[in-house]
Amino acid sequence: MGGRDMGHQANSSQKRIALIDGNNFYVSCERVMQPRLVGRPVIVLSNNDGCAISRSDEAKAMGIKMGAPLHEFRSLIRNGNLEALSANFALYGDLSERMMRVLGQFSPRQEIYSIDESFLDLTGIAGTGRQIGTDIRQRVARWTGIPTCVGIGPSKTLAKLANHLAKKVPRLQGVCDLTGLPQEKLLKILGHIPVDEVWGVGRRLAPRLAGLGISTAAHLASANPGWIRKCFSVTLANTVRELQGISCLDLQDIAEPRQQIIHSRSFGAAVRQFSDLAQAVSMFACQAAAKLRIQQSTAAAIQVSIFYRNNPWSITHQRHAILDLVPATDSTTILADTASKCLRSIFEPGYDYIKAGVRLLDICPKHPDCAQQLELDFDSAQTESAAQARLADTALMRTLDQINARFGDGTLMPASSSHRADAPWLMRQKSKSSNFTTNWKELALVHC
DNA sequence: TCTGGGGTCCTAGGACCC
DNA sequence: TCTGGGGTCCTAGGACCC
Repeated sequence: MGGRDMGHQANSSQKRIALIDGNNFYVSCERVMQPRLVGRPVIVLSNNDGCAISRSDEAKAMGIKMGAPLHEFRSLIRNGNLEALSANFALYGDLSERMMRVLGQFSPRQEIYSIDESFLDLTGIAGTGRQIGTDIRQRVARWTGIPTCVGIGPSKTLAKLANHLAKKVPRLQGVCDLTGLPQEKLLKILGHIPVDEVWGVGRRLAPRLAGLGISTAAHLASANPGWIRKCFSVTLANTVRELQGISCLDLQDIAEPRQQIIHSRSFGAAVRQFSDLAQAVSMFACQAAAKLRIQQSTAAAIQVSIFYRNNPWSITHQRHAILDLVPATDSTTILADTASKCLRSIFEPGYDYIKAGVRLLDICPKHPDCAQQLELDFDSAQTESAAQARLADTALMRTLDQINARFGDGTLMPASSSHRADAPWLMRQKSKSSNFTTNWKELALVHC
């Protein structure tokens, strides 16, 4: 009986969760630094300038779809009717951090969900949802220049839906609060939302649900969670409860370290030479290692994948290899070396390689007392020198990270990943904006 | 011709154990 | 020839998210 708990929840002990996200986030970041883009149709392209991954409202109005490939709108760009920018993730990451810091001022409990989204627990915080939401939007806009929408609900899933409405319904002025509504009123609102707009219902589930007569968020909210559990999964059963106002998904306000770290890229052009592939893989290993050190972890295994085609028209195939790292490590040099060993074991000449990736696995925190597997080694002198080598390596990596943080990624790297500026595997980025906020050389100058 | 990259969680099935 | 039941761990694959 889905309705059993619903009346019970609709009281003042209800949670109040907000979801705030940046509107067209990447485009908005570009506009903060380049005001001439405001009011114009603008898109931001994926790596390699492949397809659209962020669109301004004006670009959406022109019918440009999310993920649409560049060649579909080349002529629009040529004629000056559309501005297309290469992705500048250093800029987006930096503006994201600023936005998240501002949001954190509104609640002691914050979950940073993605680069442009944050949940806040507003339970027990003074003010109506509308008042707080309006304050949030104004402060973020004033302090970072990023436009946002705010959705509020008794569960994360309803906060997500509220955020969706805040964007879609102009009358709401960017803030939608679904807490404290009578059941009939809430169901009436959910009745206008297609089921695939619900968080957790994707392309595959939506048609299956529709086949069972569940085509709106209201239908799903009225379903029996036990039955959904049987026919689908616990995840979707939780979604049903969340839609009923029963909070099942906790706010994860303490960031868990990543369980795996991936760095992979499609190449700007196909490569055939082992040396090119080796440079790319070494470089990707360095970048993955840097991410690993940021979260102060070590990896106990590394996987290298390479993607190739038999001929330009064939489908993509892949090969991969995994090697264990004993002891677990966060060292760029060891990770890059091991990645090269993986690559050597799977490389075969004669193919067009179009992409490669490095994945760090079996990640655990880098504590001196962390139960890491040590090498079996009965020669204590050797063990000691290995320990000293590790200490020296840690110091070296700290220096490397500091230099790269100050002078830009890639300033310092192992010789194995050094390459020419026109290496074929480097990604294509024809129209990237400057690193206005993260590189001294490209700092934005504001004329007052 | 041209279509990204980086994550998480769940489930089913096989290996293995007692 | 007979041939249980229950548990854990691991992995691959599916589905979802931004």
